Amino acid sequence: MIKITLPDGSIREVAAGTTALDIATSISEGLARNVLSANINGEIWDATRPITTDSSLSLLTWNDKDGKNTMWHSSAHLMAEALEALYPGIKLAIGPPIENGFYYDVDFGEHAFGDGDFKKVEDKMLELARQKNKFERTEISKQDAVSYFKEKNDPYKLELLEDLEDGNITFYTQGGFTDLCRGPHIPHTGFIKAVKIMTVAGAYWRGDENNKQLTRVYGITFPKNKELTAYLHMLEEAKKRDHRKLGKELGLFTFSQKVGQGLPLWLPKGTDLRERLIDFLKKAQEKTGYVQVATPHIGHKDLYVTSGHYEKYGADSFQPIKTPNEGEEFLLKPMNCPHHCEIFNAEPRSYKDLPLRFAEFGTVYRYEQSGELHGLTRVRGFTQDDAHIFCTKDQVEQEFKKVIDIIKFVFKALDFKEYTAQISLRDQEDRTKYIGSEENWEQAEQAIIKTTQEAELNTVVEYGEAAFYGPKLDFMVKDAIGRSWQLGTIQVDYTLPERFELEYTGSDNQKHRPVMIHRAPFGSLERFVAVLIEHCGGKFPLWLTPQQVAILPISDKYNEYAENLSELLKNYDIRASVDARNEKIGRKIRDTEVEKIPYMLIIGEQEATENKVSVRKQGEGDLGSFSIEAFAEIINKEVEELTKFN
RNA sequence: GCUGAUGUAGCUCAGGGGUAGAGCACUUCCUUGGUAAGGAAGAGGUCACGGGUUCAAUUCCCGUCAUUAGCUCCA
Repeated sequence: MIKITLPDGSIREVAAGTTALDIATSISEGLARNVLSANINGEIWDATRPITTDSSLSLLTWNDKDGKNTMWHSSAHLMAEALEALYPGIKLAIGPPIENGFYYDVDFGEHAFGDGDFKKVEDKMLELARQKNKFERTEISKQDAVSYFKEKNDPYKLELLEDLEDGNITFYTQGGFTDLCRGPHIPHTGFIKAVKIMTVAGAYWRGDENNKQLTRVYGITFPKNKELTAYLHMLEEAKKRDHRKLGKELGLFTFSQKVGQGLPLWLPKGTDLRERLIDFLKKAQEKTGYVQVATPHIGHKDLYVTSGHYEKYGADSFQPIKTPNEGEEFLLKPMNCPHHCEIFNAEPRSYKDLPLRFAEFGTVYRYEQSGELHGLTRVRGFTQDDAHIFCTKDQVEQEFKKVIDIIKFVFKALDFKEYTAQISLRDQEDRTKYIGSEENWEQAEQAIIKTTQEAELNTVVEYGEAAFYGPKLDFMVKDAIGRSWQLGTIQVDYTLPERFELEYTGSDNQKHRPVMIHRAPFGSLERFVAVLIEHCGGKFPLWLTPQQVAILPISDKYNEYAENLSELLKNYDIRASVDARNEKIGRKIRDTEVEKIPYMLIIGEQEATENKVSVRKQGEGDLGSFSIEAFAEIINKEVEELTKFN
C-alpha cells in the first residue's frame, strides 16, 4: 500500500500501481470524466500512469493551466496523426502546447499546405477524436527509438533523439500514431470535442534561419464546442479593439512611409490624450518628490560606451552620426539613464540630498528589426515616462513603496482592475552572473518582496529572471477581454552607479555609491496608449478622452445657444464641441456614439428657453434634463474621483 | 533580418491584358427635423514605386518599398 496526499491535506491509502484516474473515480464519476492529467509530487503525469510510491497528488482539469497544456499537447499529437493520414510521407518535427493552443512543425515536402487544407484537417481530427483512442506510454531504449524513426525516415526526430539520454526515452501512441514524447497526455482523444486550425506560418527547424524552413500549423482545441465559439468570439472582439484600427478611426495617430517605418505621428486628438497622460503622471510625481529634468535626443558615443549600452546593443542600433569637422560620434539616445547619471554627477551630492528623483518624458530611438514593428506597441521612436531614483541602499525599500503607489494609482485611474506583479530575482543556483555585492542584492530583493506584500499585490516570483544589474518588478495587466500585457516596471541597478562612478558623501564623511532605481509606470507612452485603447475599446475614461461632451443642436436655430454653452463649459474645464452640421438629431447622436464621446447634450427649443441641457450618455441613453451647473458638477466629480493622487 | 500573404478614392473593399467601380466620408443644394444613418447632385484615383514581357500592363513576370501573419530579437 502507498499513501497519496490530496491537495486538501487528506491522505488515502491505496495499492501501489493505482492511477490518478482511479483516485478521481473513487471521488466522483464526474470528476473522473474531467481529469486531463495529474500533478504528482510537482511533476505533471498522465492520469493513467501507475503511481508506485507515497506521493502528493492534485488532479488537473481544463480549469488548470497544466491541464490545458496537457490537452493541447495531446491535440498536437492528434493533429499530427490527422496530417499523416491526409498527407502521407510528411516529416514531423516538434509539436508543443502554447499559450492559446498548440502547433506542430511539419515538413510537407512538395505540398504547399495552406488555408484550403484546414477544414480537411479539422474533420479528420474530429473523426479520430471520436474514436476515443487511448494515449499509451511506452518506455523505450534509445536504440529501438532510433531504429523506429530510421524506419519511418524522419530526420527531425532522429536529430532530437541524439540529445536524449538512453533510459529516459518514452513514446506515446494513440490510434495508429506513435511519437517521441516526454508526455504527459490526456487519457484518450475523446476529450477533444472542438477543433480549429488557426493559421500556418513558416518556422525554421530549431529556430535557426540557416536550417530548413518548416510549416508551422497552429491549432486550438476545446472540451466543449461552446468554448470554441466563445474563443472565436473573443478573437473577433480583439480585432474590433485593435489599436491600429481604432487609432485610425478616432484620429489619434498615423504613420507615414516618408517619415519612416516605426515612427508614429501623433494627430491632434492623440496628442491631446498623450499630453493629458503626461500631466496626470507629472502631478502625481511632483507630490512624491520627483523633479523634472530634460536631456537632448542625442548623446556622445562615449556616454554609451561608459554605460555599457554601446557594447551590448551598438551593433544592432541606428549607427552613430558624426560631426562634419571633428568626426565626433553621437548616438540617437536609446536610454535616458546615462544622461541622468551625468546630471547626478553635475555636482557633489550629500546623503542629505538623497533620494534624488529625476523624471523625464524622454523620447528614445531604438533600431527594431523591420519585422518586429507593430502599430504603437513596437516602434523605433518612443517616449518613456522615465525616472531614475538615486538613493542609499537603506532607502530602496521606501522608494519601492512609493513607486508601487504611483503605479497602483495609474492603474486605478485607467481602470485596469486586474494585474499581477512579477518579481524577478537572481538565479538561486548560479549567482556569478550578477554584478553588485551579495549584501546589496539581498537587501534589494527582500525590499521588493516586503513592499509588494505590504501593497497587497498579487505577485509571482521568478527566480533567474532578474537583469544582470539588479532585481526588478514588472507589472502585468489584464485587459477587458482577458489578455495580459506587461506595462510598468521598476528595476534596481547596481551597475550604472558603478560605471558612472556616482558618489555621495555619507554622514560618516566618506564617499558612498548610491543605488539607482529605474522606473516607468506606463513603460512607454506609445505602448501604453496602445494597450489602453485595446483595454477600453476606444472608450477612454472621462478624464482622459480628448472630447468629453458633444453639444447637439436639434436644428440650426439653436446653434448659437449651443456655442455659448460650449464656451461656458470651458470655464468648468470641460472639453466640449458643437455639432452644427445640417443633420437630423438622430444622425448627430449616431455619429457621436460611434466616435465614443462620453456625453451628449441635446439642445432644442425647450432647453434654450429653460436654459437647461438634455443629457445623454454614450452607450446608456437619455439621462434627463439638468441645469448647466448641475451637469458640470457631474462631470467634474467623476473626473476628480479618478485623478486625485493621495 | 528571414518566410508567406497583401498594397485599387480619405476609409472599408469589389474588379480585371484594351488606361477603373461600390458603400461610407467629403462639397453644394433641398430639408429645420426631439434621442443611433432625411433627400438630390457633385467632386475625388500615375490602381505603392521601378523595371521587364506585350501592339497595349492597374491586371502577367522580376525587383524595391510599405503593411501584415509568424520566426528570430527587444536596453
